[in-house]
Amino acid sequence: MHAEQDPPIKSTATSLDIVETVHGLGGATLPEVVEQFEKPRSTVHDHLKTLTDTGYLVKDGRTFRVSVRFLNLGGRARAESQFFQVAEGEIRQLASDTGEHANLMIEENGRGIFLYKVKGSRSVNLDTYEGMEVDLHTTAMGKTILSEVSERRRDEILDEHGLEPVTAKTITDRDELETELDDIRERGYAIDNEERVEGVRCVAAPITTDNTVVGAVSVSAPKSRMNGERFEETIPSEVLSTANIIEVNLQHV
Amino acid sequence: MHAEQDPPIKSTATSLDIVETVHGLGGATLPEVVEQFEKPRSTVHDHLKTLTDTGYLVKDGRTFRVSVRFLNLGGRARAESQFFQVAEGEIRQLASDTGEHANLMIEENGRGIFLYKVKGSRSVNLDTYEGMEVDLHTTAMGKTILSEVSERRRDEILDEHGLEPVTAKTITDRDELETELDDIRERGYAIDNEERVEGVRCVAAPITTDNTVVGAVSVSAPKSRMNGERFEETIPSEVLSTANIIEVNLQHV
DNA sequence: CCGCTGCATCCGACGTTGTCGGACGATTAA
DNA sequence: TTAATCGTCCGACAACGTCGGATGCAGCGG
Repeated sequence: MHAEQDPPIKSTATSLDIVETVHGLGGATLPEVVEQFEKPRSTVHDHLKTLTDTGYLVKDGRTFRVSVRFLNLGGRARAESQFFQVAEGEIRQLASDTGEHANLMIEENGRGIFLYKVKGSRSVNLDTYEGMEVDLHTTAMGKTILSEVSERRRDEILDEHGLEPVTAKTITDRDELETELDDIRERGYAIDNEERVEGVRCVAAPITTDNTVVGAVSVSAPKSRMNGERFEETIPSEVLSTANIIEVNLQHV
Repeated sequence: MHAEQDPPIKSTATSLDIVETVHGLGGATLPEVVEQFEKPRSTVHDHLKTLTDTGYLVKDGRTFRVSVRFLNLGGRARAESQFFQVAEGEIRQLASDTGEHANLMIEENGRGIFLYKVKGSRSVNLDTYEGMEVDLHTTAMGKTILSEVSERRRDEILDEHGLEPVTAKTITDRDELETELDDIRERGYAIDNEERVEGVRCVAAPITTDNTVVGAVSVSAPKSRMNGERFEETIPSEVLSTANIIEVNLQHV
């Protein structure tokens, strides 16, 4: 089964691991990184020095931080993706029409990536940032993606990543998720009722071409503004409309 | 002089070099990468395989591309930077007020990084992307940064990166640049008259705290909309106002 | 003022592992 | 089909990443 042979160049892999560790800790000192690794100080030190020498980490006093240098790589990767180019304007329009956060997600390696996020005029600060990765079952966008992939693929993803809760309302039961996904397929859109962040609700719709899901759109807002008809009618129809426009535009690329 | 000792872990450095090569070529096949390196196929292959195994490159048929995975690292680095947090809203406001592209730049290692870019309602597509690096002398924002750093630092930067032209109007003469910088200091803002992209003009202002420049703001637009009073009065005053607001907000962090 | 502690950096020896030429199979083009 | 190009794998050698320990530095408490 799981071949899982490690990559040919291990030092590169550990360097990248260290970057992710620093990233995960939101900045870390050498001993803090050492603690997460089973490697000796001197080894970790060599990696950190290499990464700062090459400009991918920056040393802020005693703590290392991930450099915005990575934004150059990731930003261009995004800018070159046709999906982003097509969707960008529509997401901005959606944010402008609703006055709330509008988001774009893609799936990669079984997890969701916030590819684009636009704040609306009334929107509050959320903890999301462009490039952020989340488990698919924790967001409305992720659930629409799960609802559109094959059962086989869905099992793969759920087996690998599980159903870790992030709030009290996160779906953690597989059967419950399946009925939820049935509902989503029927309705055509998904909702997230404080399943990832307390007090925040989302409405999301999948974006598909040739019966394959390529991403999802959503609107996020504090639940005080996401209720009643707006939550059940207005926002869903705007989200669905945006998803549909993007789908149509994707045909003509 | 230039100690220039290479980083302790060379394989990591070459892996990152390969990522940048793929990035620079906007996607490349194995032989294309080999051509840029003096390393044998098999070595490059090992690096590419490691990078795809770890998910930082994606293989699209035969060509390797930089993964949006990097956006996760760079996006969070940006999101955590106080400068970005303070400036973000103001840049968006500036784009909304002018209807044109509004940009935010910081300097790192002597080059300019587009930290944030917001399209305005009327704005055209530009070749810039968030995270993009440019030589400082090629942009209005970069010139304001050059105008605010010490002469010593300016010499360092210019010695290292030179004055490479990117359009016919790029400033390539050091004396000419110095007089331009004098003008900028006097006026308080800089203009870019098709010095980086044909047909595009920019107006930029520096952002300083404690007499140290920390970045710059600008508005970019096609020259057909950037002329007369708008180019000489309206836009500059809006850009200066935005820079000033950001400066004030930076005091209270 | 002086030892003490924790840290970053450096060093040198060992042995892992990255390197590289070459070979094999797959793929493409003619 | 042939020929050329490409992707992948393999194995031997030597380079270099690893790791324990030593050095030097900064901050703290006695």
